[in-house]
Formats: sequence, structure tokens, C-alpha cells
Amino acid sequence: MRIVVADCTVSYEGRLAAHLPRATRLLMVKADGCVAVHADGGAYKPLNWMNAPNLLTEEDGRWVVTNAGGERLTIELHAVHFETDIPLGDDPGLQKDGVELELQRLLAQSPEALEAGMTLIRREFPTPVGPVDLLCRDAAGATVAVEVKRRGEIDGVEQLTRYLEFLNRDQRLAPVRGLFVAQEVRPQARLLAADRGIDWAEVDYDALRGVESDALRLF
Amino acid sequence: MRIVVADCTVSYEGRLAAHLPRATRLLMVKADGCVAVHADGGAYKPLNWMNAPNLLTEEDGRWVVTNAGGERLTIELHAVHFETDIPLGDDPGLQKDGVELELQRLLAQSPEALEAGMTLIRREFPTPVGPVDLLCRDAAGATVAVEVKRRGEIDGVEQLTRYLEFLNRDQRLAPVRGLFVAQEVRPQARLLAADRGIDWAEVDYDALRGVESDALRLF
DNA sequence: AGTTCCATGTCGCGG
DNA sequence: CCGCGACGTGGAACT
Repeated sequence: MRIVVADCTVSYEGRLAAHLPRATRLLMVKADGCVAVHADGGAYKPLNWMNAPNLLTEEDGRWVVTNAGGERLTIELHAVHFETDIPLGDDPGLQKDGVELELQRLLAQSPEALEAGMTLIRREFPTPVGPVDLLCRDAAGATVAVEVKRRGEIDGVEQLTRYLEFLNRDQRLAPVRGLFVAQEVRPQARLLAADRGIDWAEVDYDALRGVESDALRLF
Repeated sequence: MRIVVADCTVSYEGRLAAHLPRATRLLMVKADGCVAVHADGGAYKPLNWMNAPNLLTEEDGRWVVTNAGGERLTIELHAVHFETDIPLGDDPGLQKDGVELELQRLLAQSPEALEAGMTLIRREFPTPVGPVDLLCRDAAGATVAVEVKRRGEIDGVEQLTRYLEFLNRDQRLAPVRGLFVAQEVRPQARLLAADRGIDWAEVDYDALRGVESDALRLF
């Protein structure tokens, strides 16, 4: 990775036109060729950038980066304060635990966190319009289709509605209740759920993790 | 801006949990306190980060960055290959041109660029489902709802459809035509628009700017 | 503070 | 390659 700190003016023309007046900035050129121009603030997003694959030409203190899409980033270097080039080598990559999946996993382990007496029938229960996140049975013995989201919005309620429509055609399951679960259920989603006769619940991720570790401690 | 190149392992816990095995990476700490961990590839987005405002504590080669939301980024430094700290000063900021708002502004000034005889009634005309970008009157005296996008895709047509549904309930406005405008209208969006009886048009940003500067020159 | 919508969104998956 | 959806979306504008 090449790192340069320099007084520069920058212009970008492509999907839009943008211009940066002269100032001191950090220029970062990664091994894959992508270029980023950073100021000393403003979160992690650079002021300007050009992703790989691209072509960087360098001449008389002027960098010109172009790509196949006809975009062009021009960096005029007026004074270089610092420069280095260090190879970092390949990165083993990021391990992520997606929140929705993680929530689903935690709720599958602790369905009683949703309602007292709730038990799991199956995770990812298949329907013709896609798998239901969790199919459960409630304390009264009724089937419950649970849709899990990190943020509960209208489209999630729509999704659950479609599942319920199909599940309720199955005589062995019907009647099936709907339960919409998220860390946060948005007002419009609550409204729509109520209108469709679907229950909703907010769950606390950390509390669930606590429940899980408590459960683990028991065994 | 502080720049460190080091062998490190990184973990993040907050909105999700993520872990980075040991490797050589660039650590960037900006003047506003935000921290980013970069690999030597993969566009401008860091592998992990923590935006300002946050609290960075440093001790025995371990950085811990926490914020008010309870998120935590932990960086274990095993070997530091390089380190520097350079003040960059304030940045005058980015000038942008050619985004949706700019297009909307230009079209509001020159609605005849859309159709001969078109005049503007109002920009950001309110409806219960959000504001219509431009409400116009065409040469025949009919009301026209105009949705402006930089790139015209299906969701833009859906948006305009919702507006039209509401506008056409207003007896003072109905019947209202729809006009979907973008620098580029994608094939599927054209198809859907045609299916809904919505007209579409592509506009040239540079030409519009020309129209504007011509208009300015007249006065 | 809460909400909505734009973005040079980026990124990853499936057709 | 294109379309679709999620994102630790981030960011700005407006209520």
C-alpha cells in the first residue's frame, strides 16, 4: 500500500462532477490499484476515490486515474509532505455474524423468549413463496409463523403475510398465527401488522445472548 | 491524522460481531477520532471501523474503541511496522454537481426541456406518500407529475405510480399524467412505465446546463 | 430527536 | 452481466 500526504487539488468526472480545492490530504493507493483521497475527518468514507480496476498514470506531479466506465479522477500534487510504500500482503478476510441470521439462531434456541410456552417446530420451514424463518407452536397448541428481521419494516410484514396465506391452506397446520419479530419494529410496520392481524414483538439482542449463555451454563 | 501499519487482530462487537485474524493492515485515526482498519485491497471501505464520536483507549499494544451506542472495536497490535502522525488541517470540502437535486433544479428552471409548452406548477409538490419532484402543466393544459432520477430504475417508476394514485384522487388536479425522467432510463423501467401508461424521457445533464447558461445570458 | 430519502452508495447472491 | 436486496449502510434535509 502506497501512502502519500500532500497538498493537492482533486477533480472527479464520471457519474457526477466533483472538485476539491487545494488542501493537505492523505492519498491511499492499495495493491489492487484503487485510489482514495482522505481528509482528516468525516468518517471512513474518502472525499474522492476510484475503485479497481483502473489505470493510474503519473506525470509531473499529476495523477490521472481512469476506468473502463469513462470515469476520471485527477489529482494535482502541489507539495508532497510525506510518502511511503509498504506491502501488506493478502488479508485473510472478515468473519461476520449477520444479525438477522444470528437473531434467528438465538430465537430458535430460545423460542420461549418470544412467548411463554412457545416451542420450535422447524427453522427455515419451506413454503412455495420461500422459507419461513421459524415455525413454532404456542402454549395453546396453535401454529405460529415467525418472521425475523433486524429492523422491522413494512416489506417484512408483507413477506410474512405471503407465508401465512400459503401456510393456512395446509389443513395440518391451519390456523397459523403470524408473529413479526425484530430488534426494532417501525411504526408503519406495527400499523400494517395490526391491520393484518399479525402480532409483533421487539427482542433485545444482548438479552437473548444472555439467555443463551445462561442456558449454556445450565449444561 | 495518525497512520499505523501493523500486524494486528481485530474484533468488532455491536450491530454485529466480526473478527479479523492476524495480518498486516493499515490503521487510520483521523483528527475527529474515527478509526479505520484497511487491508491492501477491496475498494475504499475499511475492513472494520468506528466512526466519531468515540473513545479510544490505548494500552500495552491494545486499542479499544467504544462509543455511546455500546459498540466496541478492539485492535490487538502484535508488531508495528510503521507509524506517523501528520496534521492535515481542515478541508474546504467537496463541491458536487450532477446529482438528482441538481437535475431537479435545472428541470424546474427549464421545464420546456421536457416537452414543448411545459410549465412548472411547483417543485416538491406534497402528497400523502411524499413529495412529487415536479408538478407541471403541459401544452394541452393537463397536469403532469414528474419524477426525476439520476438513473431511472424500476423503484422510481413505483414511486411515481404511488404519487399518481393520490394525485388523481384530487378533483382539482385529475387527470394527472406521469413523466419519468432520468439521465438514463433502464430497459425494465421503460417497460414498467409503458405498462403503467407513464411516459419517460432521458435528459442530458450537460445540455441542460447549457440551456441554463443560455437563459442566464439572455438577462 | 425522529423520519425520510439520496448515494460516484458498496457488497454479495442468484439467474 | 444484470437485477435484487441487505448494509455496522452513511449522510443530508426536513419536521
